[in-house]
Amino acid sequence: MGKPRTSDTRETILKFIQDFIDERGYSPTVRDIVKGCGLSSTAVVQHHLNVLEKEGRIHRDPEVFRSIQLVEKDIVSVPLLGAVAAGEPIPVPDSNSWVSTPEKLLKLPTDLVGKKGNIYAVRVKGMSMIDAFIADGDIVIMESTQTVEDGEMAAVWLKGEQEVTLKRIYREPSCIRLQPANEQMKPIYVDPDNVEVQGKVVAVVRSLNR
Amino acid sequence: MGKPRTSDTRETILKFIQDFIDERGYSPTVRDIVKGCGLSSTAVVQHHLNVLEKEGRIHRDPEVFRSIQLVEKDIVSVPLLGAVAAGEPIPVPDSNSWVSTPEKLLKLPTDLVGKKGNIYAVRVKGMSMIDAFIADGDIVIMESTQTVEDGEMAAVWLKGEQEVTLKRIYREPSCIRLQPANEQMKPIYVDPDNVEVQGKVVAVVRSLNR
DNA sequence: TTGTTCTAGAAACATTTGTTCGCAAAACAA
DNA sequence: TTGTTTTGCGAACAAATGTTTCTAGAACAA
Repeated sequence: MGKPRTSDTRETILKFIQDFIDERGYSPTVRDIVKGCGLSSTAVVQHHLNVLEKEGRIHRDPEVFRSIQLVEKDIVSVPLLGAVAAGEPIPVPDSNSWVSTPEKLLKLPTDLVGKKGNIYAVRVKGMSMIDAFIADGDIVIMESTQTVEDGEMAAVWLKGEQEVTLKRIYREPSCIRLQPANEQMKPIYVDPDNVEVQGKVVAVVRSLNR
Repeated sequence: MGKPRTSDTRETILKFIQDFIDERGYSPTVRDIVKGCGLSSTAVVQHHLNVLEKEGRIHRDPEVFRSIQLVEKDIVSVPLLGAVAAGEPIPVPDSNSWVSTPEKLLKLPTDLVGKKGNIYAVRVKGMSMIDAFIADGDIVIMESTQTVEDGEMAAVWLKGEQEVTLKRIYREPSCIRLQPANEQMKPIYVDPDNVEVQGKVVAVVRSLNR
């Protein structure tokens, strides 16, 4: 017996688990996997599950039936840290000036906010972000980072003006160009020393429910 | 033995199930519930689970361990039906002119889109919705309905102009007032016969990821 | 070649867990 | 009161299921 090393039974198993959970809402048993993947021994599945767990791709509670959990979840909990008005600096999660207890946890799909860890959300107060199509009450999902690539939408703190705006960032030879999301508005050119990136805008969410 | 009828063990059980799933990611067993709710017989839990299922508050697969599912989920799958350009009529799910196969299923929290069933999403193409703070590429979540209350944001089809806009609707004595989301813009007054409500805007989502 | 590692199968074992049955106490309706 | 319904306990059964052990073929490196 024994099958060639090149068989990717392990990937098949992982895929089966994903589909099973997606369809039935709970995890498969070892024997479900045996059947579903055309295998004939629970020990094989047991082995692959151990490897998958060691690789950090699934999680199981020992001796608990149907306890397989996918580590790569498609839903992420994002802490809503509060509201920001006008041009206030947008809070950063580990900033000492900020209360670390989230107002609420938003559950958002990863295809919307990505799979990064340092994600948080703030509610925008006022109309200061109009030129980025962000209205009063909108929720902005941010990724806390200082490194932003050209063209990405970022929250930048303008030291001179003492305020924050959301703009697309482009590095020019001698200065930084801040491009409003509304293309009909003209870009702003600022000195690199005058800007401080507070984070990257990952998504914007607006709920019309009351 | 026997406990008073006024005891709300059933609610306690349901709450325990919710918390258990929230914490561990999979459902409790009957005996988990026995311990967690301070009971001493599995038959009691069995009975309450049967009632809860009959009431449509949970779902179980018979003889499957840990298969309890909450019917009131906090995540809803919303079909993304496609893109709408400029002033095109926004598609309605059961419209025969529309392909019923969703481009994708968006999983969104109920606190964002509500718990209604007739919810769908469209991707906005172009800048025709600028005055509602909706940019190119944004996803608009709609509730299919013809009845809109005053002040709600709706997608209205203007027969005369042959186009769709998103506006807040107010019924005036002799006409309908369409108020742009951007308060700096003036309202439009139209004849009631000229408008056809296509749906209600429930939420707007913008992802900056590529 | 030889030894190691990975993969796979078969069987057996010990728990976990859904289900059921009988009995009892409390609440409720008539 | 009397009868019915709801709630609860205890025990026992049968099935589902995680775990372990032994065996063995195939790939790979030395």
